[in-house]
Amino acid sequence: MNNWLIKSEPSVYKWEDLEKDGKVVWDGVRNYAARNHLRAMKKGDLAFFYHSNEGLNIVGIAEVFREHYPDPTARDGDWSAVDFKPYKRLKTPVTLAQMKKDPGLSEMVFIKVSRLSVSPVTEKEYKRIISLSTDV
DNA sequence: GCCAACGTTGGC
DNA sequence: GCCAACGTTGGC
Repeated sequence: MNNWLIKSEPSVYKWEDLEKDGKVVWDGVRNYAARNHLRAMKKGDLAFFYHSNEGLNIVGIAEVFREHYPDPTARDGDWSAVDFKPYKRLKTPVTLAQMKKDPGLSEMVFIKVSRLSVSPVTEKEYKRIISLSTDV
């Protein structure tokens, strides 16, 4: 199983919306690197759900329950969508500031390439973030 | 195929 | 609101 991090602006779609809806279609990604990460996701993979612009923290973990398929919102081009459902809310959100100053997370793709909307998370980074959230 | 110009994202 | 980082576009 692989781990991931997906970003969303709370004003557009936030973690609470996912909890309420029970699932979400992750479409509209128009970046090749992010798209390739979506395509690498397998059912059951877990993805940190990060709030950008507001919050600036990871608030929960989403689970892939439908692997990639053609993005229904794509008018042209070769794009993909993935469906997520809520897996678990973090007891304590993990902030960007915490992650930035953590030596164990300095190599994280999310930290190094902050604009990427979908990025891979290593097993070590995953565990470290879980421990920061005190939600073991 | 290079690279300058431009647009977008997102933290600060 | 500013700006750094990055992707995309288009002229040559």
